Amino acid sequence: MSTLESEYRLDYFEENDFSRRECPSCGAQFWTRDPDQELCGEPPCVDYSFIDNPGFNGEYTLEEMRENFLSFFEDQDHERIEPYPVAANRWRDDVLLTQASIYDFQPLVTSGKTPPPANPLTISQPCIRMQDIDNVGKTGRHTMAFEMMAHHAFNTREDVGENEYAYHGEVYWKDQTVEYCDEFFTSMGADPNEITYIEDPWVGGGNAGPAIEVIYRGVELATLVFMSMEQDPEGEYELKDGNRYSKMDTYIVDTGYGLERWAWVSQGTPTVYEAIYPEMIEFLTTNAGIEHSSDEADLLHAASKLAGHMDIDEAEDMESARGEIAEGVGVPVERLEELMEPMEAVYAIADHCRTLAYMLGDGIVPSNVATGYLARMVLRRTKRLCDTVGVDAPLDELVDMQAERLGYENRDTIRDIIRTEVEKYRETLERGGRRVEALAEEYAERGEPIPTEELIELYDSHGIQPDMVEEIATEAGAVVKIPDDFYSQVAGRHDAGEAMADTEERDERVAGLPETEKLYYDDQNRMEFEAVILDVIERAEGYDIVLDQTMFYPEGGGQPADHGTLTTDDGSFDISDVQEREGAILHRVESEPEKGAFVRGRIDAERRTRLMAHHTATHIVGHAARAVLGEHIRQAGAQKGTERARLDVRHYERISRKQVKKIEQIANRIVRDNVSVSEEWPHRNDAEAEHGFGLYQGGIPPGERIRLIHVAADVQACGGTHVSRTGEIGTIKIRSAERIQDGVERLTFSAGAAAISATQETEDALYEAASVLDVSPQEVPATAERFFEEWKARGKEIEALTEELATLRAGEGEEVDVEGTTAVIQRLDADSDELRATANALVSEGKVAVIGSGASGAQFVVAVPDGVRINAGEVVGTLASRVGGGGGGPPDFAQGGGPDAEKLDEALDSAPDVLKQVLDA
RNA sequence: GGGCUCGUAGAUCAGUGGUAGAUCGCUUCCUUCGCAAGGAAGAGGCCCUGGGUUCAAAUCCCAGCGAGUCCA
Repeated sequence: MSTLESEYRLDYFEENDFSRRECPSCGAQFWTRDPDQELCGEPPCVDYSFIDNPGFNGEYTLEEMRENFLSFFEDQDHERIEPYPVAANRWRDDVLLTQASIYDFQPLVTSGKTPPPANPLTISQPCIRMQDIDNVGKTGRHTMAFEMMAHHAFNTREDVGENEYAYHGEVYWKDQTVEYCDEFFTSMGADPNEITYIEDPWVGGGNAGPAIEVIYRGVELATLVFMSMEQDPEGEYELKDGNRYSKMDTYIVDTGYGLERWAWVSQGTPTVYEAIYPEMIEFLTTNAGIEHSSDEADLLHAASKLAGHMDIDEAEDMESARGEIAEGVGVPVERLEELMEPMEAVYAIADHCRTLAYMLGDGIVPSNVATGYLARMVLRRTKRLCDTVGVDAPLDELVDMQAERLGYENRDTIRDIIRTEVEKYRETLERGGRRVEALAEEYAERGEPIPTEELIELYDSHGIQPDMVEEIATEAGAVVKIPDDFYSQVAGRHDAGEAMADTEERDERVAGLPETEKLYYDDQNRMEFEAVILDVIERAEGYDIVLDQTMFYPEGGGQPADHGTLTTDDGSFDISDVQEREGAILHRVESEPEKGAFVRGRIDAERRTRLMAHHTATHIVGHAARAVLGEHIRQAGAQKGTERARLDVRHYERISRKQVKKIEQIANRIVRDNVSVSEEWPHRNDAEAEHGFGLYQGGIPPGERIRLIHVAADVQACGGTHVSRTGEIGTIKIRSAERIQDGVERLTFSAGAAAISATQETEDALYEAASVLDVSPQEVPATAERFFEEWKARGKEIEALTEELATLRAGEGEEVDVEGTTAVIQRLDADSDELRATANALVSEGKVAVIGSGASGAQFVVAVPDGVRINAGEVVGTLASRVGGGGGGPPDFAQGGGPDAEKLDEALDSAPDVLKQVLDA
């Protein structure tokens, strides 16, 4: 029994003749108007009853249903909010993708730190749930991409102070929420008697609250969550996750109406896919050449309907249910599978294309990290599905169909990204295919199965699915056995990621201090100020000074701390570092100043000016990169310095030299235009509404008002210090573009004086090269190439001459007879190539060669013609040991040497004896 | 962010410390009316870069650069 039982005793239920029941089948508590209803109304207790029996007053497409919902709530005084990106990591760092409308308002709005964009509000939020990926297409109702229609209201308890949170008072709560739900159903022509409200407490992410599932004709069409509790070991409520919770000061109406399901119920089609993407499914089936006779179509329809009736929650359940379904429609299970599998693939392709359109449309760039990786996975899966089922339309076209429907403006970029990715995938498959073929042949020859270790290596390091290995290997006649726990074995290869140690140390001393007043925003060009020392904190190395106000900029947003001095009557203190802790700004010095003293601060102006120039330049370069590479360009990290700055951006291919130049030109045009750099502190909701989430290139600042920096057409939320006009930057020089990760390019550049030194450094290198070659700088490339070619040609000539010389020299050595074979013992101070050549020349004359060189240390080469029973390796070993080294090699050709060159002649003198010994052995 | 794999001829790849290879492609010649093909000969390599270990490094170790891939 729910410990929240009293929470569900709503006046609204009371006044409208609802009664509370317990489902005899599953035990759920629910509310209904229907006096005869016994079961909870949800599968598995009850079947779907809307298939072939639409549940509303008409059929609705996605667009119509969305508009219907939003305008209904607008009529109920809700403000309509534009959807947020599906890449939730653009405003929060705890999740990658938006999985529900409430994600839009976490954590800043739900915690009360920031006001909601409107209150109450209504929204239809695109969402992506990757965890459903295996179910898509198979269960008939799972989609990876969906829209969650919702209305939200943000409340605070009346007894908390008016200014404690960013919103205050109650907008509405449970009764009103349920009433809205009832009314919306009624407005759609639903019979209120058929609606069931099931009690289902919600717990997640440290929050909890009562919640209600709304069931209609067997399907859950909405969830009404009343978020009102937070995890608290002392809390009075113990919930289903076993933790204790207590009431929060804020309480939030969080509803979710599945757009796709509403459209589905309005149409009564056997699967949700047919209701939401009819044109795309039509296109895909035609393109793949899937045709059904009317009998087959009826069969599929009946099977889908049957599957819908069954409680199929996971794709695995589908596998096991298939036999039952086949029996139900009266065909063998193989026949059913043959008919259903292509359709399942078509459904999944349609859904995946929509997912990709959402992802790429929001500027996600495929890569091997974070959301980029997810996008790549979806794309490759989609491509595989297309290949399997025989869809030959290019993937970029398919995704574009969805992107067009969604009204995206960056469709060309999306197509470009997809083409690039598909090509990359094709190359991976080709590479992998060759690899597998080679491996398969090897094992087929040995008659062994391909070991699991190889399969894991192929997947983990080369991205080849084990079933693909099986397919190729079988063709080559090799056996492959894929273990059931394959993927967990792969996981086993990866060490459990170490949890990042929470380095945010609480500083008790700082906690009691007032926030330092930040003067550096007042006038970014002032470098002197006066202040009072509030506190001095002793550290392991030096002291931290806390002032009442400061002009020193603390390290943050990729901008390093200011340096400078603080002067008191007692003396001067050099500031080597500045950090912000909980609003207090700490100035690091070496010796201890007096607390309470009056100080004059002076900032190292040269350093600060350079940092400001680089910071503003970073905004400009980012803006220029966006202009050249596309709107998807987003900052993945940045670091400013006095000599150079770097900006990491997400992009799907290498930035070419041509593009770098273009970016540089545009950036310097902005500098030359000498436009003013302005700041403003708007309300964050207004800023987001006007500029979108592109504002948050460098992270998401908290608070109601945020600081925006405008540079030409570029706007970013930024806490750094900037020059006041772009002309102050002087010039921007891009020094390099490197790929630091797949999908992330790093642009390193210098601004102002540093740009000049950077250019000079490059020029120095060129001039030096020119001077070495004794040509003008312009001639360096051609000359370098000519020299390189000549150098190679000379190498070949030397090689040929060495051969020739070796043949000539071959007769110069001392000849000794070793049991009928002539051995030549010769000292020849040359490099090992020459020794080898000479030895080879002697061997071709049928002679044993023992050549020694004192050119660099002592070196030997011993070569023996075929048929002579002398082991060259042993000879070299013995000789080399006499010069303090070692050696070896095959019996007919060995090399060796040692450091003691002065013992070389001695060793060579002993060579005849060594040869005889070796022969005797 | 972490793990793993790979950088050798124009392309694809062998090469477990001891004389740099194969296949395709390329050039020339032969055969042919011509093409495909076949036969013969040949050209084409800073073995990614830099350090280290060693008598000796394409090979082992470290760093860098470049590429691929899996996971969070």
